[in-house]
Amino acid sequence: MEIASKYSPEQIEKKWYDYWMRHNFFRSTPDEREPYTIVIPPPNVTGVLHMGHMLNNTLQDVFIRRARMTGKNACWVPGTDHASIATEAKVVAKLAEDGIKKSDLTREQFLKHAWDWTYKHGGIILEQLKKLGASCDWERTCFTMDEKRSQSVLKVFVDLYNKGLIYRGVRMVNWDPGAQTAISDEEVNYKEQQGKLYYLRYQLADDPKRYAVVATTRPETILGDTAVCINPNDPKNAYLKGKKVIVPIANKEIPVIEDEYVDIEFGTGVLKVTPAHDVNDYMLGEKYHLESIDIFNDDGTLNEHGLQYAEMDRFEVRKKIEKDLEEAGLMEKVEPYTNSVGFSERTDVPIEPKLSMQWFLKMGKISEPAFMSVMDDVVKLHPAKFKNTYRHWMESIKDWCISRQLWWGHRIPAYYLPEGGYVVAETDEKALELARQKTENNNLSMADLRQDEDCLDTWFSSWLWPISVFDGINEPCNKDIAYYYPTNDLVTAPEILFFWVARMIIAGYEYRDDKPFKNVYLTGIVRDKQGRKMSKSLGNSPDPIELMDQYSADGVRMGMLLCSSAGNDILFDLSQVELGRNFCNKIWNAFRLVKGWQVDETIEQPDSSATAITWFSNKLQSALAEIEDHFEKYRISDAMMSSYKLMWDDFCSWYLEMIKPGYQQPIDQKTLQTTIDFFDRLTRILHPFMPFLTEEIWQLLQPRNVGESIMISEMPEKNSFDEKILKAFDFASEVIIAIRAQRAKRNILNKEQIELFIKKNEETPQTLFDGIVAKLCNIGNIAYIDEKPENCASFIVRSTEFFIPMEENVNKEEERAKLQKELDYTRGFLDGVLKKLNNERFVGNAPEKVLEGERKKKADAEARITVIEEQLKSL
RNA sequence: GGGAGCAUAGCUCAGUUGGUUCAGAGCACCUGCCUUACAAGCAGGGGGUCACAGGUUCGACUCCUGUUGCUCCCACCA
Repeated sequence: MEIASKYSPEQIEKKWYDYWMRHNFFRSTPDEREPYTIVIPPPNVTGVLHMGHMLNNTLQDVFIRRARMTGKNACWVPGTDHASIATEAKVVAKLAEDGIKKSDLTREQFLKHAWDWTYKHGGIILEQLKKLGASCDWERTCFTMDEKRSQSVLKVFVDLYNKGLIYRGVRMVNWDPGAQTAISDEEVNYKEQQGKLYYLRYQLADDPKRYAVVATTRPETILGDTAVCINPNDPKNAYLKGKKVIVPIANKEIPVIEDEYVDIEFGTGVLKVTPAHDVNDYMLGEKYHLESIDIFNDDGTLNEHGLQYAEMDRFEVRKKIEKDLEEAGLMEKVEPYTNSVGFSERTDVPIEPKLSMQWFLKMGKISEPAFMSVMDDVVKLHPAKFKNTYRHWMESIKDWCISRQLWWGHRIPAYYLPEGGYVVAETDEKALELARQKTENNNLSMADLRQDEDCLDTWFSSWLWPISVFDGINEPCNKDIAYYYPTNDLVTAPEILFFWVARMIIAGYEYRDDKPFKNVYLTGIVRDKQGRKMSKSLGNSPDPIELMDQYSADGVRMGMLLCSSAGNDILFDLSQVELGRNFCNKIWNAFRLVKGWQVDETIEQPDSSATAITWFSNKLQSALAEIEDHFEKYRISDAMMSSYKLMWDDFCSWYLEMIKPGYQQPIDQKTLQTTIDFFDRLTRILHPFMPFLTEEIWQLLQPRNVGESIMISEMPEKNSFDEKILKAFDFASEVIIAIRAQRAKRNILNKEQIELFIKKNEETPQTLFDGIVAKLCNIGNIAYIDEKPENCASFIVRSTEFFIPMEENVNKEEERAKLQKELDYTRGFLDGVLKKLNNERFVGNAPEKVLEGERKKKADAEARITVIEEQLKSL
């Protein structure tokens, strides 16, 4: 069989993914096995794959594939999120390109466009996940706005409303004038802005010659002022106490109030109070029963309270009003000023604090079990440091504003009655029924009811995700939810710990009386080399699809995993992905080597091969134990690294070299079969990390039946191993490395055969792996001697002397200098050890194990010194 | 302003209960090899006062305190 020397993934990846799909290997249905469940953090339905998804989904696939290979019934549920704000923003932008304004469309027309968009772009991201190798049960794909999920959302809303947990209220919300919706605090990004601080004169009502000077960054809001406020302890403004002042331009009298909230040192110590447009002012307004005057339209232009500025944009007004105030002599001064301004995460438009009627969910009581379960490790966070963050948030949890002024989403199932009041119901019919009861008017028809225009926050559907994907809200007793819930691991980014993870836990306890998952693995944020978050807008993110085309899906998976310790941000570096690709190629070539060997059934197994097999099978077991330990502790990159070293260093660099027959020589049957068996196990160990390459090799390694696959094979089981053999080999490997170094130093080519003399002493290990040393170093004869031979290159491993006879004379001066240096170092080392051992407090306090170690160090060093001294003497 | 975290080789990062599995990996670098599986490779090598200053301890990369620098979260800046 001719096998290419470079691994080419293109066809191979596609071939095996199709094969897995065709044989339904990803499918999971309840059975008698233990379930292992992951629900995908649903990506935005119209989104495209970015590096964060790559990391996240690689990890999930590693977990799910490993679970599948360890006898669990593994179920990974995929799906997408309707992402109301993000998607609506995209649709609006697309319509704008076509010259259509959202405001010219009816709700129905707009939704038609939104659905068209969703059908067209929706699910692209899921197709991209397939390229990565994601082994999701695609038959279970859900969408947060599909029928069952929508029903679940409405059902939960009605239920919470009936429990008295949902209420309507006027609140100061973050208004996004771009998207014309309220957004949550979490969706506001504060940015430093170079602005101005304006000092305005508010004349006293009873004495126009005197005035209060107010410092503000937002002069356009003066038209909404309903008071100015001073600190009662501020002597310099005491003259304002009990006075009334006149708002410039508006020419309106407002009172001077006093509150300690005002910082005496800031500006002039006089604060203008605009309850409708500032959170703190709103609180002052509540406290002193001030009127709220909202001067803005929803799009950020001024309304009729804006007087002559009505219909102008807020920022235009700021400029204009600055000029007008100056002309009127009411501007004291203007200073440059840096302050932080909130921007909408979605539209990047400065947000406007605005009073508006919103729906809220009371979070206090409902969140208690979720709080406790994380504190008590019923739900474990990995890494655990996020427990603190979680506690901090849960302790100060605020009511959740769940309404959004959008059309794309689940419409709030509240219906307003003609003569005031409203009813809440899952369907129009039920609403009408309730409305008739409430109004005692049986003639009421649907046309008389007006459904709330708002949509629910996206997270109000995704917080039900681990339940709703198994339809556990609509059918709380169905087989799937009973079997798969609670799920096992959730893999997500720490930035949505509160938006999503905390709320899922809350919903889990409220609707299943149980946690939604046992472990939460929080990945880092993928950043570029400058430490910036990778994002489309910055254009600093490589295209994952291109990356996979270039480096193979397996290579990219490896690259992501190697730098992804839990919870730490990862600085993405192409060299990691290169490493992944190189590793694929390494395995591929190891496979080529093994596959290329001819068997001769008549030859006996060489002793060196038998020894190599004994060593490697022990090494394999110790690595398996290590890998399993890493997995248990969610140290995935460590598990990856251990597997990588087992394959590359132990198997390829050591084992294969040990058993490799000479050029064009055949191999014995026994060794070949065992090697293939090792290789088989190695591919299985590596399969969760790099599914495609391992499947390809596994299939070619031995004859397989149709319908067999590595992904449904069993993970090699860990067994006990002999530590002594591994230790003995460590010594042998040191000897081999030392001989290679001698060859390199003395320019003895590898093909030139040499001899080796060993002067054993009581410190020399019993097993020396002579056959292997001879083979790997091309040694014709190994002999044990008592006397130092003439004209030899010599070296010392631990405290055993080795000699290689040389044809040319050895430079004695050089040898002496080298040995002297070695001697000095070892003596220094011994001094350090002796100091410790002569320290009574050390001997008295240190545990026996440590003492033993120190004594061993002492003995070793002494033996070594003796040997070096002897050598020096003989020179 | 409140909270959390980080600082280890040129770069990206591991380092689990304080003690030879402890100073490590990969990349980069240097030297020598196109040795018939692999140059996406092989062999060898250099490189770190573990941010700084104290303290606890027989012993500190590891624990404590402080300093400096950076990051994130929350609140918020008229």
